[in-house]
Parts: sequence; C-alpha cells; structure tokens
Amino acid sequence: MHYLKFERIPRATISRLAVYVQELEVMEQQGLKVISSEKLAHLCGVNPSQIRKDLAYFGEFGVRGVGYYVHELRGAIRQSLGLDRNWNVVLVGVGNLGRALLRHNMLRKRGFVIVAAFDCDPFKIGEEIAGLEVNCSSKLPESTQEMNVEIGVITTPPERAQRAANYLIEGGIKGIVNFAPARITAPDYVSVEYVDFIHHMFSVAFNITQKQIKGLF
Amino acid sequence: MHYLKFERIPRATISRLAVYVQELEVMEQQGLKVISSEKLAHLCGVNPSQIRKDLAYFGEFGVRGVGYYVHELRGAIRQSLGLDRNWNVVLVGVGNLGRALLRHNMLRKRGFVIVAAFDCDPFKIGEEIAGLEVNCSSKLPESTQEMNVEIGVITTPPERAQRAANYLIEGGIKGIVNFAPARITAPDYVSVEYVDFIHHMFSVAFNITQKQIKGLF
DNA sequence: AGTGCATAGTGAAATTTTTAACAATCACCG
DNA sequence: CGGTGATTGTTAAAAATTTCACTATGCACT
Repeated sequence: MHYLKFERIPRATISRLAVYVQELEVMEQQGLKVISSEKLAHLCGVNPSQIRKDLAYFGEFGVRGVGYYVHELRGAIRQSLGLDRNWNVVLVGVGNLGRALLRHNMLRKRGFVIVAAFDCDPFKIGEEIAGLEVNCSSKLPESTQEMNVEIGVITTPPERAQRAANYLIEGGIKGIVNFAPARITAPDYVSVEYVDFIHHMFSVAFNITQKQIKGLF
Repeated sequence: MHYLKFERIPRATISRLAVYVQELEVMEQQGLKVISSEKLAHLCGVNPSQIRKDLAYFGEFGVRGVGYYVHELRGAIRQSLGLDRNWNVVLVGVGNLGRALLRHNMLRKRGFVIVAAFDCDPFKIGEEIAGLEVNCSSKLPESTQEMNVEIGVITTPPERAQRAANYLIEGGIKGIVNFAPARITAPDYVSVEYVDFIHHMFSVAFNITQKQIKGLF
C-alpha cells in the first residue's frame, strides 16, 4: 500500500526523472504505448531498479506484469516535478547566450515562458529580441513583482552574476538558474541551479586524459 | 607519505574541482595569495573535508598550518584535470546555441579551441561565424582526422543528435559534449557528457513546488 | 631551539545512493 | 476460474560518497 511519503528526494533522482520524461516523449512520438523499466533503463543508461525506485518516491505508476503506459507515466512524472503548468521566467544578460535562449522555443515548449529580458548595457536597452524588449536591469525588481515571475535566468558575464542575482532576489523570485561561470549567494528560500557547460568540457577532457594514461588508446 | 594512487575518482569530485578552479581564478584576480580549505569550502558551498579529500586524489598541494597557495593550487588542479594544454574542438549544429558558443570567447580562454563548425542545412553551409566557415556535416569525419580534433560539441536539434554523434565517432573523436536534449549512444572509448539546461529548469521548478507544498512560502 | 597555533592530510564512521533479490499482482490463456 | 509468465513495488544488502575526528606538520614568535 502506498501512502504519501515524506522522504527527502535525492537530487540525482530529479535529474534522472527529467531524462525519463525526455525519452518517454520520444517514445510517444514513435507511437509506443507501453514500456518496461528494463527497456527504459537501457535507453536512459541506468539500472532498471533505479527507475522503479525513483518512481516509487512519487507513487505507483506501473502495472505489474505489463510495464508502464508511456503517456500516463510521462504525465505522472511531469506532475510530480511540477511541470504540469507554465512558469514565468525573466532573463538577465542579453549577450550571445542570452539571445540564444530568448530565441530558443524549447523553453516555452516545456512550459517556461520568458516574459521579460534585462541588461545593464545602454546600447542593448530598447532592442527587441524574439518579440521582447530589453529593459534596464534596475527596473527588474518592480517588473518581476508585477508580472508574477517565479524563476530568473542569469546569462551575464561572471563578474555581474551576483548583482543580477541580487536584483532577482529583491524582485521576490523563488528560483535562479545561473549560466554565468560564478558561484552566487542567495537566501535559503531561493533555489539556485548552476548550468556550467565549461565543467562538462572539463569532465570530457579529464576522461580522455585518464584513458590515455591508462593506455586505452 | 603520498604515493601515486590508482583509486577511481568520483565524477562528483571532478565537477567540484572545476568549481574550485573557478573560485581560485577569482581570488587570483583579487590578488589573494593563500586560502584555507575552510574559506574555499565556504565560497564553493561545500564541506572543508570534501575539498581536502578531493585534492588528496591527486597529491598534496597544501601547507599545514597555512593553507593553499592560490596560484599553485589552481595550476595543480588544472594539470590534474588535463587542462594545462589546448584541446581542438569541432561543433556540429549551427543554430542559436551553436552560434552563441562559436562567438563565446570563454571556451578558447579555457583552452578549448573550436577549429571547425558543421551543419547539414545548405543555407548555412558557407556562412562565416566568428572567423569560421560552416561546412557540410558529411565532411566531418575526414576533417576531424586531418585536424587532430579530440572533442566534439553537438548543438543540433534532438532528432539529429545521434547522427551528429555518429559522424564524430567515425571521425575518431574521443569525447562528446551533447547540448541536444536527447540521449545518444557511443562506444565505450568515447566519453559523453550531457549539458541539459532544461533539466536545471526542471530542478528549480521542482524545488519551488516542494517548498510550496511544505508551506515555506 | 622550543612552544603554541593553525590547518592540511587521513583513516574511520556516518550517511546516502545504488543495486540486487524477491514477494506481490496483473494480464492472459486454456 | 485457476495456473503461468512477466514485471512492478519494496525490502535488504552492497557500494559509494560525505563528514567527522584526529594526527602530523609547518610557520611564527619568543
């Protein structure tokens, strides 16, 4: 019998659930109706038990002897993660990366709607990108409160990341996704995630070096 | 006494080392010469023992009673990670994100030199971005072999990620950093890393939802 | 030179996460 | 309507990771 659990959910579980959703969406497009934990695990590069355990944190979504109904499972995970609604997002820092995110439709497709963009460069203020006018960063706090924004994305240079964060916090934001290669400090009630692609470059470089040392090439 | 260790190094250690380097670089710019594990830990948001343990995988870099010499430690970590040299990189998929990476100077500054860019869209082939001409993806395998490229970056749409990966593998690449939101399969001798910013958006959304459920807002 | 103080390095304990094993249960079939 | 095969949900064991506690050591000051 599965009653509501109040266990702490590992962060790793969350990022795996995101992968499961990704693969389930591909399957759904392919018209596949049912999938077993074993097959899904193979596709996602994890252990089947892991999948069953990850899902068990949130409920019972499968049918024993059968597997998981793809569409149903996708919905259940999305609901568990809080993705069954739209989130208003603001972006700070309209550089190369910021522009790319503004023009990307992937965020919107996943329910993250960028409702405003900010920069402190006077040359960029007023510019229109993807239907959004770039505003002055100092206006950020009042705008976010007006617009009911919950998430802020930082795409400034590293040295300006903390200032951007401060504006966001002042504006009452609840979560920050920081693309700038710099740690930022924020109060406990604000969730901070770091997207550091450089770190992934480092990882690959390290893995290659290691394999070379071990003589695998 | 610290002899060469052949322990497996946790992946989490590697990504923390990258964070340490980041913070050490900031300190160096600020002219700070020495740092203790405790202060560095606080800046990076980790436990001091963790830092000491992470570093112990690679050697003894500190001075007891004093701390770590910032410049020296940065160098030691960079060397340990295999970052004390340049890496040739190719990029596949010249969309919004691909362009942003090509124009970004951060990669080059960290020793990752993009030496070629590829796309399968005839309208993009021949275009010049950041001093690099976009080539046809089908030419990728022979180019990478000629140019001694070791790392490939995938910034295609998800449905074309696997094909891009196949070209890279055929070209003898040793590591792949995949920005496309899709899992890819590659032989064991190729290291694959995923950069999924959508997952981080998911994490933040989830954390906010959780806090709301627990009544923290 | 000796003493005290600060802090790195390290082995062991605690915690967390992953994997394995198995009992429960559902669909299907005769 | 019970038996059979498959696959989940769950408990227990194993493995990995993090944290703690302590030892060793270098520096500064007397």
